[in-house]
Order: sequence, then structure tokens, then C-alpha cells
Amino acid sequence: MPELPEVEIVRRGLEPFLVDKKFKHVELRRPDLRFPFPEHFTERLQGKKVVSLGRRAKYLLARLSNREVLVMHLGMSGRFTVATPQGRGGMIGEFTHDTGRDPAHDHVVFRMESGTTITYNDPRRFGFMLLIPEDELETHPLFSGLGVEPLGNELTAEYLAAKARGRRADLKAFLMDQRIVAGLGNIYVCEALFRARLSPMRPASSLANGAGRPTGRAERLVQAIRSVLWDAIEAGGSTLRDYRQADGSIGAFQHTFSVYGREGKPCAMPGCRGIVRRVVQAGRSTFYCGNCQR
DNA sequence: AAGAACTCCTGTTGGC
DNA sequence: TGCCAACAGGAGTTCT
Repeated sequence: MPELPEVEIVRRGLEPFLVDKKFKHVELRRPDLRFPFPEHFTERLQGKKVVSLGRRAKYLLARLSNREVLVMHLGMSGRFTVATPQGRGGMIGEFTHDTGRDPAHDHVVFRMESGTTITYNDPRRFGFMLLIPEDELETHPLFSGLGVEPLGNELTAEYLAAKARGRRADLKAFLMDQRIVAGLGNIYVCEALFRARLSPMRPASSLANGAGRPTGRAERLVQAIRSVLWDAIEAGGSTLRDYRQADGSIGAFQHTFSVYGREGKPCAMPGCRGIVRRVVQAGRSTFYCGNCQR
């Protein structure tokens, strides 16, 4: 599930229940996810207050009152559910992408002093949690090599061209590489390449000319990446299928993929008569229109 | 050093 | 209907 937009949506959903709140009790139901939990994980969290909840790439970063950072990655199937006791009826508010989750995969339960319970569920267990001192975050191996944030000022055509120069990898693989642009995944790479009308099989080096300057393709790609991520975040607000706000309102849900998962369907580009095709690159499905993506 | 293959794990889907 | 292979929104590790 989670690429940058989804992680950002999860961050926004968790923020009011975590920031300025203290961990009262943390329950681990297994010793590891993708990696073992840090030593004394529960003890190191209990009694600490969350100062802020941020995001870098696909990582959630909960800064704690003791200057440690709780780093959380959702992997492929990680999800959080928030349960809040409300009013006399004990009404439950839920923030989740999946009501039908199997409690057998509830691996971590955070009980906050506020009374909120936040449960981490992850069937495939590709997610993980770490505790890293705040001042070691930037130099930590997981973070030191990360590329630029696509929604920040650092993603420019010049940046992409400089990174792409001489690269023989496919454009698809280049964009999936977190060391280039941090936070893109299979869906949004496919969608961004569609918006930029660029073939996933084109060599990454074609984003730069002989002098290492960005081509028009690089300019288009930057705009496409930004727009698809912003649109996804905006629409993501409506993916909170089971989110009920205090007033009881429910978000609508909408999928607006142009190519992802649309093999065999007509291309969405106005005027294009192409059909969406699926190929496998580096073991991952790529969806694209061979007619208008060149 | 870059790039591709392999790996972790469980659940769902589509074809026979 | 049941069975089995393919596949799933990720990314570190290991190999060439």
C-alpha cells in the first residue's frame, strides 16, 4: 500500500493522536518484523512524549522527548488503526485502510496516556520499527543515501539530469531507486511516466544532454512527479474509507490511476488510441501506453 | 560501481 | 469446487 502519498496520509491521520501524547504502555506481540525490534523497545518508549511526527521518503519519524526518534516503515502491508474512547457510549473512531484486518497480524499496540490505542498490523511483516538518536538520523545508513524529497525544492530538472547522466538503467528503475528520488514506488513511477509521456524503457541517461544539461524530458518528468504526488495526496484524503471525523462525516473514495493496473484498457490520454500494456521490469509490473509514451 | 537477481512473508486472484 | 502458480503499493543483501 504505502508510497509517499499514502505514508503522508497516514502521518496526517496519526498526528493528532501522537503529538504531545505520552506512551503509557507498549505491547510487542512478536520479537521482530522485517528486523528485530530494538533492544528494550517497549521500555524505551514508555513514559516518553512524542514531540512531532514527520516523514522522510516512506519513513514515519516520531521525535520523542528524550531526543530519540521512533522510525517506522510500513513495508508492503503495514497499517495503523487508531481507537479512541469517546463519550459515554464508548464510541470508537477508526483510522485505517482496511477494516477487515486479521488480528493475528496485530504486532504492536501503543497505548497512550490519552486513552487512545494505536495498533500496527502487518501481514507480510516487511515493515519495521527502529529507535535512533536524533543526532544520528542523518548519518544512519537508511537515511544517509536517500535522494531528494520530490515535493521539496530540491527536485529539479537539473538534479535529475545530473543523477541520470551516463546511467544505462531504464527510466523506470532509475525512478524506483530511493537514492535518486525518495518516496516514489511502483504506482507513482508508472503514473508519473504516463503524465510525462515518457517510456519506462527509455534509458535514464536521456534526461540529460551531452553537456549534462536537462532535456525537455527531464522538465516534464519533474512536473509529472510533483503533480501526480500532490493529486494522490489530495485524493488520499478520501481513501480513509473508515475514518469518521468528530462530526461523523465520511470521506469519499476514488481511484484515478491512468495506467497502473489497467492492462488492456484504452489509454487515458485524450486523442490517443493506444492500449495500456504491462511488462515486467526488475521483477515488478510496469504499466504504460506504448503509443503516447516515448 | 552500477545493475540485476534474490530474499524476506502472507494473502488474494485467476486459470485450469 | 479445489488446487496451484503468479502476483502484490518495498528495499536490503548478494551476485555479476
